[in-house]
Amino acid sequence: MENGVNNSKGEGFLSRMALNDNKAGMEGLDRDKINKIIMESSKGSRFYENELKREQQVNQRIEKMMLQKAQITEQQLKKAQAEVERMATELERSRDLSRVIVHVDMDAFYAAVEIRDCPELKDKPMAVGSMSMLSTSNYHARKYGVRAAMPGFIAKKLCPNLVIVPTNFAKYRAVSGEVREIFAEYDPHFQSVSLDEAYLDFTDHLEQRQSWPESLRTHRFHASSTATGEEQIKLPQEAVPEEKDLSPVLFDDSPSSSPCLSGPEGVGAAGGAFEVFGTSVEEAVREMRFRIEQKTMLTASAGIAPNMMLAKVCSDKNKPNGQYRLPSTREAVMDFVQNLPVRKVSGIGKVSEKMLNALGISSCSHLGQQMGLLSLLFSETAWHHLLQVSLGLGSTFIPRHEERKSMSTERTFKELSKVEEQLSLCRELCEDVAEDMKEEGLKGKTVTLKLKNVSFEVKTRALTLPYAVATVDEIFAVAKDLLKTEIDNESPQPLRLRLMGVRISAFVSSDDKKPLQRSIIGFLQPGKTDSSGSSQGMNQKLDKEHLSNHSFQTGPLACLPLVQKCQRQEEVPRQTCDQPKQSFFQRAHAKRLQLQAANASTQEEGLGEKAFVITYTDTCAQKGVESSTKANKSNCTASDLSENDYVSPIEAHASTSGCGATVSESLTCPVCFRQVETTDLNVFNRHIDQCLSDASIKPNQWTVFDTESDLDLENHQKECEEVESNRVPPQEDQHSLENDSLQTVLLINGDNKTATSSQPQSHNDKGPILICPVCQLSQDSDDLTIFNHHVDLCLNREVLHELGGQTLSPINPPSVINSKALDRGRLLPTQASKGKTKRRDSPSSPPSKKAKGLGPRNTIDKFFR
DNA sequence: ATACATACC
DNA sequence: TACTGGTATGTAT
Repeated sequence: MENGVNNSKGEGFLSRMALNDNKAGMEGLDRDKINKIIMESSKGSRFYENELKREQQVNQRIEKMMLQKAQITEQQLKKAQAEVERMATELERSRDLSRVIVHVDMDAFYAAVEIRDCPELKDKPMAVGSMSMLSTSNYHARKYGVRAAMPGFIAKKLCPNLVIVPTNFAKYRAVSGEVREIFAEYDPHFQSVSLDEAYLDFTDHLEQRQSWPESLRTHRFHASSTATGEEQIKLPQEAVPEEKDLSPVLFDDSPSSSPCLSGPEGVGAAGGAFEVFGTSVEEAVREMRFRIEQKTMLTASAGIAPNMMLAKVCSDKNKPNGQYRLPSTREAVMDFVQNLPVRKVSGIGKVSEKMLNALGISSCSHLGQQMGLLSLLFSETAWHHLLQVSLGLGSTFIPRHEERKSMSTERTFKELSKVEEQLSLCRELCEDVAEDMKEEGLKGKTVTLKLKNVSFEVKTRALTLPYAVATVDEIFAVAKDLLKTEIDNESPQPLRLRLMGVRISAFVSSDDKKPLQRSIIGFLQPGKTDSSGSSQGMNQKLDKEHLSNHSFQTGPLACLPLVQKCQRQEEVPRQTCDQPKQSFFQRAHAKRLQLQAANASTQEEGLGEKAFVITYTDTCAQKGVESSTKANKSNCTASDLSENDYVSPIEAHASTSGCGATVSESLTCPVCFRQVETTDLNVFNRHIDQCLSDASIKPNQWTVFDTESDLDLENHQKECEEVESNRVPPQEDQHSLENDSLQTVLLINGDNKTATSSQPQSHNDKGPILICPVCQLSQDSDDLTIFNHHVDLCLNREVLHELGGQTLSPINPPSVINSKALDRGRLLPTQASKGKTKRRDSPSSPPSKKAKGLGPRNTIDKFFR
């Protein structure tokens, strides 16, 4: 044990950099010499420095662990041991040796493909990749220590004659497809791990195979030709039943031990044109490998074992072009596992190995001996895994490949420090991701930006939206903000990047949207049929000129999103079993509640709170805002195309839903869905109130109204006014306030003084922080009109997204905030709102609580109670 | 929910 | 000159 400790410290930085001779084909080479070259090539580089740093981190982790270990008492250990024993017994009882799992792994796959297609390479050391990075190498090259994940320039130093062939993934995919066709014949449910690797469950095949006639177990040499190769036709003269000869990858000095090949069954028939395979597992697997080779001229190795974990280890055992079967007995398994180095186990990598080594654990037998200790030092998941490994246990069924959970793209480049270039690169990445998303018809809520600076330090910044996105503009809107935040945080220094990546995750389940979308669309076509009100119409881009000629007063406009939220509340739980999603209003309400609480304590100081204001403006006001927004965002560069494609969701909404209701002098009640023949919002509000009190029968359905209804309107109003007067809105804002009959102030939140003083390091010279409560992004300017405009659009966009309006060009949410800023600003974190919005028992507020004719804004206010 | 680390190919 | 890119998952906050 003490050795382990010293070891981990003594070797120190070496372990991250040094040659990893874990892989096949690396036996008996001059490790020291190779390591020396690797070190010399690396030393002093930024990469190396970063590796040192990370090595130190690991060492600290280990030290911490050792300290913990030192504190463990005899008694604790005993107890832990007992616990482990219990669990081991439990696991032992469920041990299943009845399955036959096969792990197949193509030998040096990419390299083999390239050699096959360019036979001159056959006898040369070669690798696939670039000077910067190699994907794989052939076995010649491995003799020099050249291996996957090694940069080409270092490989060149190890082996100056190394030929580096660029990757050609399309080709590898094609070949992989051919191989998979064969896999499928042995297990239609096989699971591929990568292009060159798969797990198969042979159990069923074997059962059937027992009764197969020879004819079904007979396979011709070159039975089918390959589509990819140039010179496919191999003559039977070469077709000695030693697959070795066909393989472009194998070399005399490679192990090439294929025990089965020497078996009596592998006899070529007359002329060597075909071969008959037996009915045993080995024969079946050998047959499969044979067929792979005949079809692709590439060899594969395989492991046969009672579970996945063991099969994987076994496939490495006789690589290349070999196979190994671990008998399905407990004894064989336990024996096998005893001598197995922990590092060989999938899931135990460099770091875990090092930590285990520090505890004196290098083989799985040690694992078994130390499980008590490990259960105290490692997380539950970790030690459970280790315990299973130590018992030779693993999954005995091959899980279906689950749906993907994320999609990303990233790129490494020479130092990139200019903001414009960073932004345009960011957009490019978003374009790529969006394209892929489209291909798979996915939408996701979380966008993550990944940055690596020239010192190799990696950063990720993520933001989760309340709705799922998929298009370039949507993704870029978020990614750009995340990026800008980082740029701002670093300024005046530039970000010196070497890599940027964009990832999208938190996909919505596909059955989550369609039925919902129908029902909303249904609602959007109230009473009278709108000629353009089809679902298709919703997706159309709308002509702004046309729209601006409509005089929608904001009543119905403002109401729509709300109604739709209601609808959504009602629909979503029915469609999916997801936990109920929070509407914007629920979140807003939760924030409000918290602020009120906060207010109660800070009111005396006369500090208003930082404000969130959502103002519903009419079209004219929006137009004004739009131009000023553009002016304000001049720093968004030409790459920010969303600006140009912009279509106001509200406008789109109105025209497609027939919600220019003022024209027809009726409004749609979001509660009863009936047309109310009035344009007087007070009348309309009274109607809604009535409906709401009636609706108390089904409180669930009206959560939104419930939660909003107990907002203190007066207080609310006051805050709004404070904000308005404090903020000094620009001209056009004033203008719109005066002229527009309807403005909605929805949420007041926070105080900019507080904000600026409590977090001077960010945004301080930019005035107040306005955070869109829908998309959670902050805004570039403190112009309330702009902000309101943004929220307006966001709000409606959220709804439109649910309508499947992918073709709508989205708005470009203004910049910049991250969760830290939120926290520091003591805004309510999203999580906190969850609990609070659960109360849905108090139906609606009595009409008396209504706003009392405080002017236009008030009227709409009421809408959002 | 975020950030970061580890792992695999 | 030069140390990847894509995905999943675990751990910590």
